[in-house]
Amino acid sequence: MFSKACEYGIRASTYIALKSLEGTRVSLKEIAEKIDSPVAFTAKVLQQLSKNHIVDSVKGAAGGFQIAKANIDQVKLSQIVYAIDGNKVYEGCGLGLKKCNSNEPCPVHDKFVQIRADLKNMLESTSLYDMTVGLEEGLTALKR
Amino acid sequence: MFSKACEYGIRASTYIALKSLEGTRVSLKEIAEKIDSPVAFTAKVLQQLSKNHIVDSVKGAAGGFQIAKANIDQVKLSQIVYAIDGNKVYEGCGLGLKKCNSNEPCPVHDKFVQIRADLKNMLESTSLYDMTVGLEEGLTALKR
DNA sequence: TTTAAATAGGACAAAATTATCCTATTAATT
DNA sequence: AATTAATAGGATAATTTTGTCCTATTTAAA
Ligand code: FES
Ligand code: FES
Repeated sequence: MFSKACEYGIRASTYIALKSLEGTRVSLKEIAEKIDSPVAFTAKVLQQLSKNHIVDSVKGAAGGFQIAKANIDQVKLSQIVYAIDGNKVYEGCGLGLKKCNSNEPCPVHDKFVQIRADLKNMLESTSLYDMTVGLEEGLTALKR
Repeated sequence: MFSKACEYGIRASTYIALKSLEGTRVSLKEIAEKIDSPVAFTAKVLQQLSKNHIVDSVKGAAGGFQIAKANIDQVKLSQIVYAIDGNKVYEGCGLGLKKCNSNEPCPVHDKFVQIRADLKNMLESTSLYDMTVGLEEGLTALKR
């Protein structure tokens, strides 16, 4: 569904959001531990997210990653997916034709478009705040 | 969503079904042309599908691929996807946790499970016969 | 019986994705 | 000012996926 990079990106952003709500900045090392991802690879993903202004990075000692509290419920999963995987999730054809196109649809087009729309809708309506709900209480998890 | 191999597999099977309905067997070369896929790679995919008894292969001159007419509306897309991509589509976690598990769900679990169920349902309820409807009339296409 | 046309399958190559390592830069603390 | 802890980013490596090539095998037809 999503690339590994994107999966790490969502999990990392969610963890950063969780800690930002508590008012603390987190280091790459801590993030990678808490979401069980390869440190250096996660760094690349976070660079990407930082460039896209989805997370803020602070260099130097006592630096790390954070998200402004006011933004946590504004940032949607769709933005993260788009920043990392691009629009293929939204515009790609389920059978791999050059581009999904209802003028010359593939045989699964009608059904596929619906599922994709549901997915898109889910991503666009889920904020990082939504993602954090339940994490503290252990109702949901970012690694396992 | 699906691997390239799987996309080729679905398109190839659909074309084979179309021709089998007309009572003719088709060669790998023709299939690759009609679905616009790399010949040798498509051969591997068809070997896989043949081993899984999703298509029948006939060796030798005048050989090729076919599907028994009685099976065309029995073979579902879900079988093709499973034969090539395995069960990751059905059992994988949207955020890449080891395994999707409602006992210790990731933050998108509930929403993701629904979408995945819709996809699964679509794949299980779409037969190769369904796929062929509209192809002859040019209402749908396997390449573009 | 030979030839030709087809799939099967092993070996290999290319490309994309995932992952690691090292150095540069930045900034707080000592 | 020096040290230390952090991200940035370039180079490279490993792995997976995708794609190619060649030979073996099979079968119909000449
Ligand atoms: S053309 Fe294939 S999904 Fe739209
Ligand atoms: S645990 Fe992530 S989708 Fe089920």
